[in-house]
Amino acid sequence: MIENSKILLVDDEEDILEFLSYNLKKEGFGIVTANNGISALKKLEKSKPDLIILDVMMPEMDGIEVCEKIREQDNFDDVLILFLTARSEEYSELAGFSAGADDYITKPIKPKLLVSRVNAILKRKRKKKNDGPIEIGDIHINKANHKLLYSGKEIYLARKEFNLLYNLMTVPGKVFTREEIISTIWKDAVVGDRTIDVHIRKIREKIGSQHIKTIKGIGYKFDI
Amino acid sequence: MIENSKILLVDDEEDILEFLSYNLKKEGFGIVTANNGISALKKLEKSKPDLIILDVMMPEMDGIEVCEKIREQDNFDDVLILFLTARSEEYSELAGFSAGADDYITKPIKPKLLVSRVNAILKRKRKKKNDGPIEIGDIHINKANHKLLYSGKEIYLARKEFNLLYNLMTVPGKVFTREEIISTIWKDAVVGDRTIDVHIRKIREKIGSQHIKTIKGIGYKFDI
DNA sequence: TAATTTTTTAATAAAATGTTAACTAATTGT
DNA sequence: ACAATTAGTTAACATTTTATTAAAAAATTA
Repeated sequence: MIENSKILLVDDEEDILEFLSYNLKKEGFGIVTANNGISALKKLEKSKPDLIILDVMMPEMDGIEVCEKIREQDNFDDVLILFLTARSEEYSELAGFSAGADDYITKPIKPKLLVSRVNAILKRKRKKKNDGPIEIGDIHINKANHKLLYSGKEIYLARKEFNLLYNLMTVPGKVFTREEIISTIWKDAVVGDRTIDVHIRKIREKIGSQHIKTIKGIGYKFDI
Repeated sequence: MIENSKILLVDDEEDILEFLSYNLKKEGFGIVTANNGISALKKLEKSKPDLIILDVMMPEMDGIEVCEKIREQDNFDDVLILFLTARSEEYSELAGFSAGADDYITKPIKPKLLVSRVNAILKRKRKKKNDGPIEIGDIHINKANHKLLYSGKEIYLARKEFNLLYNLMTVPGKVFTREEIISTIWKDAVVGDRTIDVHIRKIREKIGSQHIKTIKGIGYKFDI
């Protein structure tokens, strides 16, 4: 999944483009390159990258400007942007973030760091999709920092329990089939049906059973 | 951390208020709204926002005027102010900054850009504040002079230990994921997961383990 | 450069979480 | 009411994640 991500590299120095290209291709990313801002903006449409790695220092149009131009477009306001900056250019961190960057790496670039950063940022994006805090009645759940408040009191849920409850709470009242639950919580594992029951039981143990209703033969739902 | 920030939205158009509200709430911000300058100034006291998003064009009292009025007050001279301006009103950038604005966004507003701008501006503020000493219970930590007092006694922490503890203490109660920790403490190196554990252990060795809690599968937090 | 300190890693132990199996209870259809 | 199906419970077991060491590597200091 991460392997299939497409990355657009933008730098005026051919050496750096090659260096980045080499290291990221090795990891299985699809790579498109551009050696200036104009060209990058043009290639954006066709290549539809998941992530753009932008050198801040470029002649004519610098990275910040390119970034702003990208963010102005409707269809690319959620593409990830990662800046390359020289270590000295402290300012570019701030300027970059306010232009809408998601992260940055300082030169000289270490291959290992580059790859781990790219993986992290792509993973973060994938995860962020459904991360907003949810408030229902006396239950507040916040996935971003793994916190559950039950009538004001913080309650600890283990990871699977937390994910399961969060999942149910994303659409209160909706009945989630066991299949649905398994496919979202156990992405790539096979578990028996009793496993869900046990987790449900543990959640009920902690927040009571008035909210989580069993729909026999179908699944479970979270009710207000 | 950013999640807990409170934002006051001021615009005369209900649609825009709702649009902003929706997009920022989704990110976890606390939202208060006002549909004119007078009302905004009134709500200021009670809501104590971290950031005010002000439409420049409003009947009766325009954004610039509201901004000036806010800056005149002693207790709100450090609240952040972000202007919304129509793309054409170039002038407002200048007028706005001279009235004491911190940033501005042009309409039409792109949700992603809005959010990243808001995050950037809040992060900047936090950074400014960031070097201030933090006192939590019997622990005083001061980044400026790299000093830690634990119930009055000075304790020495090595740099990584210090940064890690300081980082956790910036937002007590927030769970920092291992990823977050790595990306803030190890900006330019790749380290294994056990490394964090070892540093945590050393910190606990020095200040006890009552404050630093493990959230298994997620990360660590500093609790009072 | 040597000595010292800090940081990281690797190996292993410990703890917490997750899963299963066996059994019981509840519900549904006939 | 009775069999059949589905869910709930419990405790044992497996797996995953973190804690703890000690020692190697890197950085800092003398």
